Amino acid sequence: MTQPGRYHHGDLHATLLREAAVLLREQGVEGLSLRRLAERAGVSRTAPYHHFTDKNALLCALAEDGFRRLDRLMEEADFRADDPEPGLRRFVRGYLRFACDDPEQYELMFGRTLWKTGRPTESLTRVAHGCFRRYVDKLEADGLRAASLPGGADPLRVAQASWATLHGLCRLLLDGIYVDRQDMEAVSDQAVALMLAAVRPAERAP
Amino acid sequence: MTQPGRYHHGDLHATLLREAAVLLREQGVEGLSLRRLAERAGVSRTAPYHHFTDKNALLCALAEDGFRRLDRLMEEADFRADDPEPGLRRFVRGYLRFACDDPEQYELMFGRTLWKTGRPTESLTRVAHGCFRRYVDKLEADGLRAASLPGGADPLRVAQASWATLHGLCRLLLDGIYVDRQDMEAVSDQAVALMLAAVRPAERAP
DNA sequence: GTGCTATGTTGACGCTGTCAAGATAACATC
DNA sequence: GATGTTATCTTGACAGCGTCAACATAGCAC
Repeated sequence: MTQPGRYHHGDLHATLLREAAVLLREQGVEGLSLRRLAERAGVSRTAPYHHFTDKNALLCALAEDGFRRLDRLMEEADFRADDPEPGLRRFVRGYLRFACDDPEQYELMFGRTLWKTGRPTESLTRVAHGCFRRYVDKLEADGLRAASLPGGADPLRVAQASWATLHGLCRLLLDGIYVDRQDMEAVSDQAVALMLAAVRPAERAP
Repeated sequence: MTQPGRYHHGDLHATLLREAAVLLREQGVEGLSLRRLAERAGVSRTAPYHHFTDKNALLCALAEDGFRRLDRLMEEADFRADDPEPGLRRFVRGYLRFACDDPEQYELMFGRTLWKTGRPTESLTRVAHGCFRRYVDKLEADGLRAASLPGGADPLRVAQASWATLHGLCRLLLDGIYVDRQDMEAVSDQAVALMLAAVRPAERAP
């Protein structure tokens, strides 16, 4: 595809995304400069601007890919009504693995770079929200309908609080604050217990 | 202190910290450049380097201030053994208020800028860890000793999981993902319920 | 062949953090 | 009071960044 003598690259769009993902994984957002990226793709500094309006747009595309993968993980999740524990445990571990496998991508997906400092693409926003919606629906449909919490259990609230737990865990872990990588499994189980305790209090009589 | 005609500033160190805090609050880390900061302090570009070895060092100092304030919040927390709920609720709201009052400072304290990309000062690390330790101790001493969780309740684990919940909530909120500012109170209560459910299952017979 | 459009190029601008070298003020010591 | 030391502040410079403007080339439709 990338013949050396050619003036046109051939498939720069895809190449940029691919190399950007590598650069992101290896060096983080800070190490991902358009100039270096262009160099790696064997192309001049400003060539990428013909395929992405902006650095912001390129990053959004990268994050979008991530959300699509996460969405697939959601799809596979299965919180059965009769016993949500194994499914939940599997989901939590899967989520943590997803975050730990490519921390920089996870950071990009949820970090301020896009959502606060940058301007998230409409497309990115759609995919991200769809991903979260799927989680809420899963919780609602698969068995938490009957869950009773002190304040009354809106599934949306349960989803927000439980996702926040997961997300917070990931952030603390990935940023290297407080939580050791070694503690991960234990903390993960603890998180599952925390969620379960909130979800099915009836089974937990002393 | 800052007489206009003087060659020496007089109290540049303090001025830098003060103005940096303002700049951080108003524009975020991205808007906090040493050059602009120097300009605001009425001093040349490189003057700050005589008071902070690095931009990293200055940011660490700012974050350290934040942790000291947060530590005071910890100190005031009170999870009584007989009824932890009101104390916990107050603490959670206080924590969320702390984060929402100066989001950029919170972001700096816990974000990757210092802990991942940058090199956290020894002093910063000490203060931050001390802050977390105080939280663990509070939980342990004030009444969660008797807490029984499915997997056995190591207070450290409870602290990690519950802090993660809080932290995740803040991140999702501050980065503007999923959680609306309006939902905050409801989500906050939900989080408290989640923690309480994990902490005192005995009281929650159906 | 002619013209249009997509794609690639170089040059330039302003911004950033930071190093090197030199100027000035403040202060301790004689 | 003169002298030397140190803290502080200055200008100049460098490499890196994102991005705009102007120009060059390739590919394609007519």
